[in-house]
Formats: sequence, C-alpha cells, structure tokens
Amino acid sequence: MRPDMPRTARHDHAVTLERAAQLFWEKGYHACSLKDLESVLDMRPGSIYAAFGSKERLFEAALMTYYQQLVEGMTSVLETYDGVLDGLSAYLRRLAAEATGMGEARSAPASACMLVKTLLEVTADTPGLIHTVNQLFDRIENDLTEVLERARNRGELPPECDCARMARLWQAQIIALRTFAHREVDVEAVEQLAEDMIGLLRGRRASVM
Amino acid sequence: MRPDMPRTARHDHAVTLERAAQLFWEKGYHACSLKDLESVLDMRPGSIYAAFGSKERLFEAALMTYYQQLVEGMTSVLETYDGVLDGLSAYLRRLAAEATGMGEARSAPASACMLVKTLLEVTADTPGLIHTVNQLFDRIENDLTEVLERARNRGELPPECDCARMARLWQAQIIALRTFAHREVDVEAVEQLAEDMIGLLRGRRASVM
DNA sequence: ACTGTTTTTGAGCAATCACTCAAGTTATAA
DNA sequence: TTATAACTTGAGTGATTGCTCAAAAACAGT
Repeated sequence: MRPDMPRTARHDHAVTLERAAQLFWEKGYHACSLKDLESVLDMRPGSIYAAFGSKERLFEAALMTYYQQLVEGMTSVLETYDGVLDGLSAYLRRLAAEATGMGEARSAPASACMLVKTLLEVTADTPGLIHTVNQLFDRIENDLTEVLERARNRGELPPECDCARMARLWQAQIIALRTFAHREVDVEAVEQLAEDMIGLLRGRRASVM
Repeated sequence: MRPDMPRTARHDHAVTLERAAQLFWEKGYHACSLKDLESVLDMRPGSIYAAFGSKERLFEAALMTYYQQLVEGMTSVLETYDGVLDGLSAYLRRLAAEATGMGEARSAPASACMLVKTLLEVTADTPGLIHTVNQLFDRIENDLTEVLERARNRGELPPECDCARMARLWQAQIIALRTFAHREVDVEAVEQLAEDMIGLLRGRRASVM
C-alpha cells in the first residue's frame, strides 16, 4: 500500500537542540552566527533550515530545551529534600558550586541563566522571542508558587504566607546569584552570597549584620 | 605665534555619548548597528570614527557615561536620607517606581541595568568590553562597601557586621529587582518584590512568611 | 538493480555589517 | 581676504549576515 520509505535522518533532533542550546547560551542570539551553528551542529545551512525553518525558530526550540533541563535539574534537587526551603537552599548552593567550578572542564557555557540572558538581550525586532521568554518565566514562577503552596498545605509553611510573593523572592535570589557569578569574581564571594541569601530567606540574619 | 585655530565641533561630546548610551542600553551591543547610531547621533560614519575610533570604543565610552549617571543617581538618593539602610530602601523603591512607570513617556529605555545587560551579552571576542564591565562592577561594589563602612563607623550598623558581604547582598537585590521588572509583569508584583526585599534586608520578615 | 521519497549538500543570493578616505565644509587667526 | 587646521560628509570597501535551491546522496520497498 505505502509506496516506499525514505532514508533515516542522520541527526537526532534532541541532541542537535542540546548542542544549539549550549552555543546560544554561551554566545547569545545575535552574536551567534549560522556559521557557528553549522560547525557545532555539523550540518549545512540547507539541513538546518529544512529542520528548523529559521535562526529565530531554532533559537526558540533551543530555549525550550534549556528550559526543560532547567526544570528537571531544579525538580530533582527539590525532590531530594523533605522541606521545600531545604531544597531551595540546596539548589542555591548547587548553583554557587557549579558557577565557581566553571574553570575546570565545565559543561555549562556560562554561570548566568540562559533565560535571563535572553530576556535582557532580545529586542522589539524579534517579538516572538520576547513572548516566548516571558512565557517561560511565567511558567517557572507558577510552578514554584505551586510547590510552595503544596508545602504550606502540608503545614510546612505558616498558613498565612503569600506563596506567590515568596516564589518571586526566591526566584530573584537565584537570578541575582547566577548573574553575580557571571562576573570575574572570587569563588569565596559567590559562596558567601549564596549563604547570605539563604540566611536571609530562612530568618537567620546573623551572618551579615 | 600659533598659526591658526580650527573650527569648533558641531557636536557636543557629552550629549553624543548620552544618546549613544541610551541606544546601546535599549538594543544591546550586537543588535545596535552603525546605521542606528548614525540616525540617533545625527552623524555620518566618518565623524563617528574620527571621534571615537570604533564601535567597540564608542560603546565603552557610552558605558562609562551610563555608569557615571548611575552612580550620581544612587548617590543623590543616599544623600537624601540620614540612614544608609533608609537610603538603600528608598533607592529600591525608586527603581520599582521607574520600572513600573516605563509605559508612559519614560526616559529610560529599559528597566534592566545596562551594566547587567552588557555583562551577560558580551563574549570572548570582545575582551576589552568584558574587562571594562567587570571593572565597573568592582567599582560599584567597592563604593557601596565604603558607604556601609562609614555608616558602621558612625554607629549606624553593628560593629561586627561584614560590609563587603552586605554590599553584595544589596547589589544582588538591585540587580534582581531590575531584571525582574524587565519582564512583562504587573506593576503590583514589582512593588511587592521591592518591599519584600527591603523587609528581608532590614529584618522585618512579616510581609511574606 | 530499480524506483520513489527524503535528507543533505554547498555554491551562491541579496542585504547588511563595521569601517575608510578623499573631497568638501566651516570656523579661526593672520 | 586668505591660509590653515579641524570637522563633516557619503559613496564605497571587503567581509559577513541569514537564507535559498537545484542537484547529489542515502536509504527503504519492490
């Protein structure tokens, strides 16, 4: 019935997107040329455009890939701990450790979050990217809010606390820590900042003041 | 004795740099073409290159201009208040207000800080810019540390507190607040976040938890 | 082998990039 | 007025940008 079947694709879509995400994460959208992508993906322009349509749509797909891995990483840390606040504290410490160990054989191309880099780079001449990155931030914020609400219902947090505001506050610390770590700065300073943030958000203020 | 004196420059260096800073702040380094600069500065390429040498050096000069205005703005707020913590709180509130009022007739082209945007955009193929932006961050951190140390010597802060760490914590909140405000997000959320940050750093934790 | 379908290739497109420079313009001092 | 020096101009540089498409290559079923 079916006449014939075609050749199998040479490239795995998933690993291609991971490689693209790494490169876009490192260089940003504008500074990353198709020549760069061609060499990293080991694909010629025709293949790239047949598979993804345009540089912008490839970037969007790569950003989605990054987002998924980000959520996976965060979820796996949170699941390791009984308390949400313990989990979030551990996540901040892991980010600090990853950022400070960036010199030797790191997989991550930057300590700063790709979503933040994209949010701050993307301009009005690519409205689709603005929309996409804002949508992803909203999803993260909602997810984190729900995690906190479940913890509150469990009795882990006081019943009167505002989980949406708490989620924004934690998210802000994560963003700031990773952005701070993007500077050429001492390992010690990043770890101290993480500890001070944790101390603040958990009510032990003794460390700094 | 002197043979002749030349014509006066048509463009004021200072206002040219301010305009360039605004444009670079809005679009970033890579997304801002010389065509864009030509129209905003009302200068032809020859004039621009005679005055600044290259796009990269113009950007560096514009970033310096932005830095100076940033320090001026921060200093003027801090001077208005007797206590440093009052001043820093007021500065966070002002940033929130500026960010949320960005829709109607704003002068600022983005709520996010240009230094942060630059830090996250600039790559290894412009090492000079990496060095410059890191240097400016260090200067801000040192300045803020000194301000806090003076307050501590004045007896305004407990003598055992670590001013360098406090400076980094406040700086982190500023970065995070402005980055958060860069999203398409409610006015209310930004103001709440500012208040929660202030509450945290000043020891009143009731607002959120 | 042969056919049919799909993927891959890579030379090459128009447009834009950062940038140059010879010529023109404008102001000052003699 | 004239000479001189600084500033401005804008057409044009080669290189690079994102992207296209006709042809070649690679598979699956007959």
